[in-house]
Amino acid sequence: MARATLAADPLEVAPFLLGKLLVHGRREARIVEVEAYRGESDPASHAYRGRTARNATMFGRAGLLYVYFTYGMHWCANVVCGEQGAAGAVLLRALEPVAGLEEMTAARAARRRPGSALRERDLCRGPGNLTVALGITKQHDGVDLCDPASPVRLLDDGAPVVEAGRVASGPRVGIKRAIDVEWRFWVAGSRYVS
DNA sequence: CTTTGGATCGTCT
DNA sequence: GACGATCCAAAGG
Repeated sequence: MARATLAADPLEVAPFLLGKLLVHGRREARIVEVEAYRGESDPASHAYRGRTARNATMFGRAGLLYVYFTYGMHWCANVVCGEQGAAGAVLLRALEPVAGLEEMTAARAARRRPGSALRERDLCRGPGNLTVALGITKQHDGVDLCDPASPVRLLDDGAPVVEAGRVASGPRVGIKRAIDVEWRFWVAGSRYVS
């Protein structure tokens, strides 16, 4: 995907990312839910108090993958956006599985109680779940999603979402600061949103 | 369907 | 030393 389209305000990039494809090997999934984090001007952002070892990738160029660890057991994936040094990012919250469903199911099942039911709609539902399904971990922090040689990539197959008027929005979840703004975006009507 | 408690550890105060 | 950009399963309605 073109890097130039990501070098903008996270509030613009977030809805634009809906419908795009995240690819890792044979595993492919379509983005259906995201949240915008505006960096140093956003009290809920990891970058609000400036640059640290953990959030360093957020300060890099647009198109990088920012992966962080939280709650002692979950990895979350973000698309870095904005101008160089702006520390904007878009958190991926839910994806619609497209290809490699067997690999995704195996990866998810390995972390669950044996025999518990796992439906297709839940494979990539939730920020901590989609990274497991796609096999994204700390080692992918800083990977360039726009580089054809990268293991993890962002592709645009032209599926219309914004163009079709299918964008819904609401407050971000799981945060305690800046809960008044509606910076969470999802594909209206999609059963894969969280 | 909703609510609730437990798991688990890197990061920053 | 406290707290997360969370998830799961069990229990109750």
